[in-house]
Amino acid sequence: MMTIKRHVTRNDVAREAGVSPAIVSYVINNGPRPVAPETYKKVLEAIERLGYKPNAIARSLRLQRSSTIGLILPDTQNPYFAEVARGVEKIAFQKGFSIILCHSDYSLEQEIRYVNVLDSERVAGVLWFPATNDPKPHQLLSESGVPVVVLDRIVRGIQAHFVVADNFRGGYIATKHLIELGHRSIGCITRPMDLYHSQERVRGYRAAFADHGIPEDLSLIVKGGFRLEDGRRAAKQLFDLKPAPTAIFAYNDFMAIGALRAANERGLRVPLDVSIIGFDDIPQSAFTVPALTTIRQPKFEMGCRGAELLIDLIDKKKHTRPVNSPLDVQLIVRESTACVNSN
Amino acid sequence: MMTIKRHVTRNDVAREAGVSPAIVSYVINNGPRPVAPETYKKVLEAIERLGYKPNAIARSLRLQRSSTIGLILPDTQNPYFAEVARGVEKIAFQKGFSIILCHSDYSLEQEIRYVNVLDSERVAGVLWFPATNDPKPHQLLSESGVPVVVLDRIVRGIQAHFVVADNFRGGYIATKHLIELGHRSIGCITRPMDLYHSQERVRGYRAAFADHGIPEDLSLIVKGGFRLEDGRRAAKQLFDLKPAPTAIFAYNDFMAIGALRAANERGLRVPLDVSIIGFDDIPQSAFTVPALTTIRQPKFEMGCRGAELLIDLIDKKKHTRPVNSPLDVQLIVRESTACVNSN
DNA sequence: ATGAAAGCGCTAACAG
DNA sequence: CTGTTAGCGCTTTCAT
Repeated sequence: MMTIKRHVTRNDVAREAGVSPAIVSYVINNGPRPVAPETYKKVLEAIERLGYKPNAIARSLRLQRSSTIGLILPDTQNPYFAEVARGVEKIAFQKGFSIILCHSDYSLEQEIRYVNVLDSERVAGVLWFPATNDPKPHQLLSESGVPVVVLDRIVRGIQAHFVVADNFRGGYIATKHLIELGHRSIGCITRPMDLYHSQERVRGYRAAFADHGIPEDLSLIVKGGFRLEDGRRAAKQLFDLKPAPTAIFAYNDFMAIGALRAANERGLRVPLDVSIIGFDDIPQSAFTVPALTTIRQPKFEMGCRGAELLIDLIDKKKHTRPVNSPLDVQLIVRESTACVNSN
Repeated sequence: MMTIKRHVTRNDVAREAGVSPAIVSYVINNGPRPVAPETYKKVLEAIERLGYKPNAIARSLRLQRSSTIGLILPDTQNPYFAEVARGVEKIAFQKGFSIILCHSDYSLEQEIRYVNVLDSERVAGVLWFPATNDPKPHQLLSESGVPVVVLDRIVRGIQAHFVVADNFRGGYIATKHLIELGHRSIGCITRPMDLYHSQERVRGYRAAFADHGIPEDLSLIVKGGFRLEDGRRAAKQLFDLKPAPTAIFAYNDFMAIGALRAANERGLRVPLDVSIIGFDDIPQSAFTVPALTTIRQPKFEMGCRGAELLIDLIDKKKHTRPVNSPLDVQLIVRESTACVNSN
């Protein structure tokens, strides 16, 4: 038989230490007023003795602001998002914030439901990995005065803080790598060009040719989807060309694996007859598919940078009067640490 | 220039609707006291008009209990944990709970740090995926009266609620599958036997032989680590036997991939010369490594069951007086939906 | 069926 | 340097 203890409160500590409750707060928060060293010690001892843990909920209510950050993403099971989440959590923990995990499941409706939950929970801020191109979730949060940072996607039509990888640089590095291997005819398998990421990666691909003084052949750029099968189909199409390219730069590793299969079906050896390179959406791809070379995307770093930026915004908000503040617009594109990661 | 609105409060709604604040609560919570239909309608309209969202923090403070659940796991980047997390989040959202994501990073110290955070946040309960065999995190939470459900691991020396997959059944199914393919000599690559999971899987392996009237050969059981290299080494050892086994049951797919490499190095074709099967720790393994057959582990389902159980405990606690309650001990081992998942 | 009011644990302004 | 106290927004008991 054990009695479940009531939580120890600040008043308990004050009584135990023989001081007023306010002093206990000053000790815990290291301010805003000074405390005599002796008193300080007494309080610390009382806290220790009673095992006091400040009630974060009461604190949040009083401060009108919790120390919790919402993280909305389509699906943690996708290793891509998982890696971003890891970076977010790391920084958040360091700075004393907790993460509320919200799966939008690639659905705008679910995003909106979670936005309402987060609003009710009075989160200090939100990191948003958009599931669609609809800016609604951002609007709703902004209207409630919740700072938002958008991760890895450019949603058009809103003024917001974005943290995205340097896709241009990635495409450039990939192509440069292939050129330096001696390739001159390099196919490019991309997504539909309406996406910001596609545009940037292809722009990098083309810039590499320009910088190396190699003439471009636009027929080598094939627009596909984004799944393995799409890559396979696109690669087949490239291998049908005469002469066929000796290297392929694919939008991501799913399509790169598809291209690899297409190459195998032709009896081509990778990377002896043809070199294939793609961006890593699956971190393990380079590991389980040895013939593949990948461009590492700075997912973890993006998560970190996003969290840092968001916490900056939160702190800034704390110190400014929350009136008549125009939307603080800023487009942040961080340098990608993209690098060739071959094994 | 837009003015950031103060959050609408219950009192605002009461004033707008011309009723007392209590009524607003009764409407929101559907109780505990009845409200006249007319009044009810007036309140709903006022809520709608003002866009009122109840403040979950104030609610939590008053109720001495938040609607938040802590999820402690080693690392979301591991697809195994990610899938469990997905199940947890699904159920939690359904039942109106938010998830606070805590990475222990395989470290007891970090687990304990997060336990303290969760305790401060006055979470309603915790789902714990232990990083080590140390029961300390569970003890700390129990002492604070926080319900805990332990996921996928049996931590010895504590009375707790466990939700684990049916590893015995998985080992049995895997071996039965190989036997039914015509194999009689089946190697078993396992982890050190101190782990509950290893023991159970090997027990299933042996039971399959017994049930099919096939004599066992204990020299076919090789204890290894759990990484790819360990599997490769163990498989080499098995292939050195005369006669060598024609099939291998590996503890997980990392080791199965290792075994596959060892087979390739011997010039054996998989699955023509030798069949290899393992538990899926990486969901994509069967996808990226076509020759592999895997046993699907019910990770998602475990997450769901764990969350359901935890929420039951939370509800039960709510309705009982929190005094003199002995630890409510229960060992729950759910049937695995393990099934052969070959492609 | 409704209103009034206490109080959850904390921060910080006010008063010594 | 320290004590006292007013709320933060809500639930619920006590009145009516």
